[in-house]
Amino acid sequence: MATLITISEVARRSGVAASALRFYEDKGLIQSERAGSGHRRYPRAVLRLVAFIVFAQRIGLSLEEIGAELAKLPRGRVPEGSDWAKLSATWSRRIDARIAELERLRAGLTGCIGCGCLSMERCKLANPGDRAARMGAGPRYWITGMSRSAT
Amino acid sequence: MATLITISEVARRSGVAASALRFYEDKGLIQSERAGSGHRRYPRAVLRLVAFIVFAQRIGLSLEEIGAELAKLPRGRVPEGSDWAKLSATWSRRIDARIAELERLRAGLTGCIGCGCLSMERCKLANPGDRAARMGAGPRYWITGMSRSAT
DNA sequence: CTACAAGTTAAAGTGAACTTGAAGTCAAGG
DNA sequence: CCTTGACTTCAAGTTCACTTTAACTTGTAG
Repeated sequence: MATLITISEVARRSGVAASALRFYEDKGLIQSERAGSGHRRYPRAVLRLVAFIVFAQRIGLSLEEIGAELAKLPRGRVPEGSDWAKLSATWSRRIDARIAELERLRAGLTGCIGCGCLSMERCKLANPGDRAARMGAGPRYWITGMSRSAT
Repeated sequence: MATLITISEVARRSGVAASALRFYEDKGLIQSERAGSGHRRYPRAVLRLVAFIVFAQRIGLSLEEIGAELAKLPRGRVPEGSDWAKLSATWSRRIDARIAELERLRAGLTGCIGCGCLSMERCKLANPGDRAARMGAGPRYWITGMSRSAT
């Protein structure tokens, strides 16, 4: 098996569409070398990189944020375990915060809505102050006001 | 205080922009009567309705799904506690599922990524089979394949 | 009467994350 | 030589949840 793999191979093994991989490359999230034909050739390590991107998306990071994280990886060297570990250090808090919110919402589900008291004045569950801070046009950044997010 | 309130009043009290309220009305999520001038007049109960919409969005439902939920409310009658309770019955499971996933991701953060083993083959954490089921164009429906979602 | 605020509609724009389509290149097989 | 398949680029399209803009009408205050 070759050290360099094609885009369709990466797509097949990662489950991410080739068009998405090109898109990520445009965004600077991944890089490729080129074969003589101009076709992309990826080093094996790109699979881990793509896995990381998918993982980070599930947690709720936007591609822009992911790009910022990836920029912290060592240049020129294939990243190793400790490099990845550094990147993910702050994420735990983020996950915790989201879990806490969901638990708050679930409590409100049986309490606030269940009893029928749901109203703007009395129930702040769904309205944790972030609606005040709008950010111009576009979608509401999933209301967290911080970044995109996942179910 | 009047029984019918203006759109700006609803916007002020709910924290939802007037343009968003009109948008919700276009989508059939809320309704309004009209003053002689053609201006919208909302019954007070709309505030609870809007609170419900915001709440449901935080949980991760799309407006379309929310519309489907609201369609289950009794027609012609102002919904009461038990009506709301019925709507929110299935949501708890959804919240639980999302919390479970986040906990799985957090575990992977210290385990899979932390140790550097992260790869497509060995680590299925970020790739729970839903990437297989694409749904044509547009954004990836936040990968759950089910619906939009929140951080 | 004139101003002005507050509302109306319809259409177009926004941002994220991609996908799709058009048009072209390149290597291998028959 | 011709076709096929895999790839390329670039531009435009798609979805969602809105916002913004433009042009217009109405009600109230001075």
